[in-house]
Amino acid sequence: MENNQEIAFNIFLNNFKKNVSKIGLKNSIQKDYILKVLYFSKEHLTAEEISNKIKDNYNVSIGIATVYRAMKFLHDMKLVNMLDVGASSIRYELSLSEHHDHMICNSCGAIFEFSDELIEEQQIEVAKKHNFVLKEHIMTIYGLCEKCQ
Amino acid sequence: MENNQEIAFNIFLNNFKKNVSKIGLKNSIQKDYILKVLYFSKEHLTAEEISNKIKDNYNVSIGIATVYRAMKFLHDMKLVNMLDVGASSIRYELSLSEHHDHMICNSCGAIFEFSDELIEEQQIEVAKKHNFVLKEHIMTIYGLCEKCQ
DNA sequence: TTATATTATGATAACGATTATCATTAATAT
DNA sequence: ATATTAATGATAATCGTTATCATAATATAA
Repeated sequence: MENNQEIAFNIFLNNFKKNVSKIGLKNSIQKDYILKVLYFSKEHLTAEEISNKIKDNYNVSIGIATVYRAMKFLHDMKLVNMLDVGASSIRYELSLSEHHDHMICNSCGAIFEFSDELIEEQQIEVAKKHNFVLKEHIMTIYGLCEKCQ
Repeated sequence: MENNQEIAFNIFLNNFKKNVSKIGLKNSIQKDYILKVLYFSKEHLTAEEISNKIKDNYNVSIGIATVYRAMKFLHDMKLVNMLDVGASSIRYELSLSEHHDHMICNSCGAIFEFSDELIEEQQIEVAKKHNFVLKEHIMTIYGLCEKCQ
């Protein structure tokens, strides 16, 4: 009894595995679980949180080193964004949706996503003006969210 | 035989020391050297680099913990910006000038500053739209500088 | 100036996130 | 099935940063 999200995930996962094979690497159930947790999580997770969620939800233990390795691999494949939230550890998110930036609440740590066309365009202008070849950018707004004000 | 920059620095330093006293804390020659190095450096320095520069330029040894403590203190006083350049360690800069953002070259690591009125304004709009009280923001563009293309 | 109180410093241990190592296991190709 | 090679897991190592604590320096009051 699969719902739409699960069907969509399976298509995504199969496609990913095909790509892994295509470049001559091996698939693993560990990466499957990691992707599954990332796919169905609305939050931005740390490596530790990913590992814990897999344990809690599927009762499968995955070494923390494997999580870090997978995240690096997925980042290289442009499938995850690494988000430095200023706190100690880095948070990861699947980058399936189009580019967006973040607002982080200094009080409760909540992370909000936004995207603004004007800012995107203006960044391209700035890079152009300085003869800089733009690869990517990070824009993070810090402040107080509605609840914490 | 002081030049203009040195005079300006001394005014700045005296003002800083007055403020330190005003809040009931004690000044130290260590902080003086740290501010001096930051003031006269055009680059964004790591804690280690600050310590090394003080040793090289003034033949004074300052414990690395003292540098970290001073940087935290100066950051709290809004006198330095902490710049996370994605590499291992954090870089610091005096925030005497008005706000600016950064472009970092993925190849040589060079850091360029820019400021763009439109982006600044648009950020305020974004925060407003999401009922977010804006405290500060970080915007970093990654790519290739002119030399490295 | 001297004594007193309190903060700042320096050496170094501790910490925490991440990475490296390496023996073992699992996945693919033949 | 077997051989080959990559992936995993346990854990040691790394590295930037912070905590600890005894000592030194600074500010204050007598």
